[in-house]
Amino acid sequence: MRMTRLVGRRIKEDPRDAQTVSHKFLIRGGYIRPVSAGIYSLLPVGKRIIEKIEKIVREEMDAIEGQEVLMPVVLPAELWEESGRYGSVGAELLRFKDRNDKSMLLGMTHEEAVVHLIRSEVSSYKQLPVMLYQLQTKYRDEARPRAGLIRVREFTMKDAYSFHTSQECLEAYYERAHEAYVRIFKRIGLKSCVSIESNSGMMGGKISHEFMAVAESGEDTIFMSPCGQYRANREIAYAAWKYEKSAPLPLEKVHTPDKKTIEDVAAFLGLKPENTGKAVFFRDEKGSLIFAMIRGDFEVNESKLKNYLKTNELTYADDNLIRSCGAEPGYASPLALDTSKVRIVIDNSIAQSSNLVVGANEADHHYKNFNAGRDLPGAEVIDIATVRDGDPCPVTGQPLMMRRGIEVGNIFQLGTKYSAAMKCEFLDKDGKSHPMIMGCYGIGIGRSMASVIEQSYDNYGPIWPITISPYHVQLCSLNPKDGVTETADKIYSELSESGIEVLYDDRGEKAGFMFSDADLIGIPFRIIISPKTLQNNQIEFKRRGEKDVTMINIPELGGFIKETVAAEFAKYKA
RNA sequence: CGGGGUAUAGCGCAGUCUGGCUAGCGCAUCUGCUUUGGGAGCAGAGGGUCGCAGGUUCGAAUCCUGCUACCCCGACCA
Repeated sequence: MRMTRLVGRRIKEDPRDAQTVSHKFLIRGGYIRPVSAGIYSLLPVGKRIIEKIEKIVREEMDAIEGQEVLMPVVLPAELWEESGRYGSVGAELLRFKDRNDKSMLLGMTHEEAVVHLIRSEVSSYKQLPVMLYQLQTKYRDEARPRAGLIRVREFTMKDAYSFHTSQECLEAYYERAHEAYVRIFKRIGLKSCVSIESNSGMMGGKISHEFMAVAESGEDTIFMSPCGQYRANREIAYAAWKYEKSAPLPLEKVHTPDKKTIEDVAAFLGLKPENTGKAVFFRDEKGSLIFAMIRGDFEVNESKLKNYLKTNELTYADDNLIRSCGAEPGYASPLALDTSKVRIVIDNSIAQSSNLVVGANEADHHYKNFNAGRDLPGAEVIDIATVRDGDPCPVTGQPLMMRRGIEVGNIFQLGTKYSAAMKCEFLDKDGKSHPMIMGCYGIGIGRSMASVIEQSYDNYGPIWPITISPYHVQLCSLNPKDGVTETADKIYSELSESGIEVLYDDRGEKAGFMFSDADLIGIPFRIIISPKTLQNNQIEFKRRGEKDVTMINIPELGGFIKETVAAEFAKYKA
C-alpha cells in the first residue's frame, strides 16, 4: 500500500476526549473514528488489524471442530421471551418495533438464536457434540461507554456455543476451548493475559472463566497469586484469612457518645478496627431488609452477597427501613432484632473472631465482647468479604497481587438454562428426550486490539506484534531523488510479490514527519532508503521501538526480510 | 440514573468573568519558491450558522432560560 493513497490521517496531538493509551493512539494513528458515544468506524489500517485477529480466532475455533455460521443482528423479541431473558435483561438490550408493530431487538449475545438454529437441525445424540461460532456485530446499549474500544455499544464479538449430551462431555470440551483461548491470546500478542475464575452473572450456569488482559486501564479488579495457582475476579475472590479466637468475655454495654464510624469507635475504645464488627444494611429487589455483618476492617462484597441471596439488586437500606427491625443506624448490632423483619447474615470474619465491639441498637452505645457463637447462635455464616491487596492466597498463603484487567474473553458452562427453556432437545439411545447441555465462549475483537496497545506501546505510538500488525514492513523513501524512488519502487514490488505486506511511504515528506507517522502506525519493521544509503547500494533496517539500525545490502534484502518476518512470527506460535 | 466537566475552522486551543471594530492562534489542507535523516523556512490562499432553540439589548461567542451531544467518576454491565 502506498501512503499517498492511504485513507486515514495521523493526528499529532492527543484528542481531548481520550484518556487511555489505546484510545489516544487508535484515534491518533488513524485506526478508528468516533461516530457516536461508543460507536466507531474502522479505517483501513484498523480494519486490517481486526481482520488479522479474526483470522487467528477462526483458525483456533476451527481447530476445536467449530463450524462458522452467521446469525442475525436483529432478532424477534419472541425468541427472547422463550428464554425468559426479554423480561430479565435491562435497558442495555435495545428494543424497538418494526413497521408492523412487532417487537424486535438488537442481539447483544446469541444464545437464543443459536438454540433456535440447533433445535431444528440437531435431534439425535449421534449428531452431538457440536460447536457453532460466528464473528458478528453485537449491540449493547451501555449506560456509559468509555475508553475508546474498551467499552463500546456496538462491537464485533466472536461468540461460540457448544452442545453436548452430558456434563462430562461439556467439561472436556470446555477444557479444549480454554486451551484454544490461551493460544489465541498468545498469538495476537497479549503479553499478560490470564484466565480467572469469574462470576457468572446474567448468563446463568456455574463454572466460568474470564480472560483478562492485565492493564491499568482495565475495568475489573483481579487478584493473582504469585505462584499462579489462584486467580480470581474481585467479585468472587476469597483469601485464606486467619482469625484468632480467645475465651469469650461477658457482654458489656459501653457509652460511646457520637461515635458512629468504625474508626471513631475503635479509637475511642483504644482498639483496632479488627476488634469491631461492622453492620451494613441492604435492601434487595423485593424491598426486604438484609443485615450483613463483617469485621470492621473488611468491606462487604456485594457480588458475593448477591450471589448468596440470589438477588439481582442490592441497595443500601435507608434509616427508616433499618429502624423497622429495631436496629439503630450507626449503633446497629444483630442482637435482639425482630428477625421476622430482617435477614441476618454474618461473614466468616465475625464467626471466627472473639470479643468484638458491636452496636447496642441504642444511640451512643455499643457492646463490648460480642461472640457470634454465643450471642447469635444459628446465624447464617457465609463469606462476603472483599479481598484486599496482599491478602493471603487460598492455595499457598502468599500475598495476593491486586491488578486491573480488561476482559477480552470469557467461557461459560451454561448447562441447560437455554436448552430447557427453549426445548432444544436430543433423543438418547433409548429414544428418551433430554435438553442439550451447553457451553458458550466469547471474545471481544475490538477490545482485544485495544488491549494489545495497552500492553505494547511507547511514547510515540503502538508497537504491534507482527501477527496482527497492519503490515509486516514499512518502507520509507527519504529524499526521493538520485534513483531513490526507482529503487524504492522496485523493493516495494519485489517484497510485495514475495508475500511480504509492505506499507510504502512514498510521500517524499521530511524524514521526521514520516518517522513520526510510522511510529503511530506501529509496524514492527522499517526499511529506510535514501541517497545516502543508496551510495553503498544499501538500505537501513530498524525495528519499531529499538534504537539500533542495521545496514543491509539491497541484493540481500528480500531474503533478509523474509527470514526476519518468519522469525518474528515464530515468536508468537502457540 | 446521580455527581463533575466540556462544546468557537478537520484537530488542539484563546477570547466569555467585564457585551462593542472584520472572531483569533498553533497544527493540518492548497499554491509557489527554497529545503531534505527525527515533527523545515518564507510568501500567499481556502476553511466558522461560535453545539441547538428561545430571550434580554441599539448591539450577544460573551448575559438569561431551556435543550442536546461528548468526556470523566460512580451506579449498572456475558
